[in-house]
Amino acid sequence: MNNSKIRLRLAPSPTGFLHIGNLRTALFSYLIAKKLGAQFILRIEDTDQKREVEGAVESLVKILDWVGINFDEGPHLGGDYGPYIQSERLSLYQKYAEELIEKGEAYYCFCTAERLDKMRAEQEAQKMAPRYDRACHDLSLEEARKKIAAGEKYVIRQKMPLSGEVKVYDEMRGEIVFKAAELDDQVLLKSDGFPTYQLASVVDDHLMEITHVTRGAEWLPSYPKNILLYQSFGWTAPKFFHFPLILNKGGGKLSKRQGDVFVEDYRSKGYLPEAIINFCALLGWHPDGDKETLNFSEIIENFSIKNLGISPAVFDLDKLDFYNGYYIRQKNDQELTKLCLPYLEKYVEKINDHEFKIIACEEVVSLIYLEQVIALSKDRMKKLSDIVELSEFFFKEKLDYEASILVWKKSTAPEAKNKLQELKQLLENTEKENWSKLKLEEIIVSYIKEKEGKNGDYLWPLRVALTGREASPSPFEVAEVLGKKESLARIEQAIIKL
RNA sequence: GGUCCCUUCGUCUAAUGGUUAGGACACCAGGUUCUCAACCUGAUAAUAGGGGUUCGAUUCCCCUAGGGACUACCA
Repeated sequence: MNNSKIRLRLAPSPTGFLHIGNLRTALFSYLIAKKLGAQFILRIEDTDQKREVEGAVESLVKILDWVGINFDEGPHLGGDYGPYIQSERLSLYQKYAEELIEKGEAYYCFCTAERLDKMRAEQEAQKMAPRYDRACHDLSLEEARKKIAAGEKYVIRQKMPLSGEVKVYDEMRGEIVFKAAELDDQVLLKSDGFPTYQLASVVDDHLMEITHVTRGAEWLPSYPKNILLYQSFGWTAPKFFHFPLILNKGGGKLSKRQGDVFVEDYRSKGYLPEAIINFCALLGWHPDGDKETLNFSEIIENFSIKNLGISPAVFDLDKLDFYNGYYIRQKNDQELTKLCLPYLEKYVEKINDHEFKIIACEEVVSLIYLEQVIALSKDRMKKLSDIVELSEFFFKEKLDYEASILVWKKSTAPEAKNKLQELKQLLENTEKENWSKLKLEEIIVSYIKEKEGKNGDYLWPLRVALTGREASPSPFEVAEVLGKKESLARIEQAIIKL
């Protein structure tokens, strides 16, 4: 073990899915680790048994891996500083809590939950700051041990200085001065023998030789207590970074109430890791130049700690959508098709790697056909799940739409019918080898010109006939993918409707 | 209530003791066009307020205001 080594940890609680705020913390932590050449460590803070969720560690590792954040040490990887799960380190915390008692830096407290609740209610009623009244602060050690021997439940509380200032240094904000008298004698060891976050994180950061602590700004208020703990133990504190919070649109810590907050939610809706990473990176950090579309390796390359901001940032879904659309457009048709296929299960069934069955009509199509379909939706997708809405007209046996939408705004129904009949005839006579979007466009547009007609009179009804929608890709592109037979059948259907 | 943090376009942000205060998203307009997108061009839009310091403050300091976090045997 090398003491001079830089070590940085991510210490989430396994309470379910990964919150977008935690992802941003993970990202910045990872970037700082990369920049400093540090070891990046995952440690699971599962000291609250009530909130623990089964399988949360696995899903955490999985989703971080999905976005491209990985570790050098952790419960899933092992390492020289394990175990990396706090519930497996309980005896350690108990030992260190007792050490604090010996040193007079902490004390046993026998107050019941009921008494504490009542105390707090009274304090609030009197407009006082709710804070532990230090009822057990001056209990002698002998008395306390007697109570423990008698089987009384207890917690261990940290002894805070009663006056003066506590100066701390945040790497992003500089020196912050706290009034010591406002610090609560917080619980370090709970009555169930589990440590609180405050004790466990300090003990583990010390034992794991963590040099840089990165966490959200919600921890700023407890930072002085942490520093006091280090002093009580006689340990050197690591450097601390407190990242600004991510806020809801209306202000306030990002929460479930106002939409999705879990990375898994975004993943299942079809947001790409590139987009999520790019978006999160720019929430509180900025590159040196004007280029703001950056993939992960470009972000790592350009990352610098000095460009980290300190003001809270509002989560703007529009911007995430922009990035996602952008990265979708960067995909080639093959990649994108692979990503979209899971969303199309309702319409398309996989037969093998190259053949698929369109469920509605039992027709077998090739992978290339699907790639063509996806290609036509690419520019219109904000997220992968949009593919359903955008492409379903390719997979339906019968299109369901109002006849009225076949009529171009500057035209009439009989005229639309006429034009479709003309086009039907024209297309029936079109050779199979000319059935490509370019050729079709050439043929149809020159026909319209010859007839001295307006493009809209012909193309609008044609496009609606083929797609059943007012908004869609061009009729030439759709016709090419649909093929001659299906295109003509759809035109015929439209003529019947009119 | 207390403690602490934060404050540049609607949003994310850049910049500097002297700039026409820059970029991105969104919005709006135009181009392209049968439609919707994509794409291109353009427009609108900000230094919270008040005091200082200074030849000069958006930038440094103070106050006010606003917002936020914390205030658990949760993290």
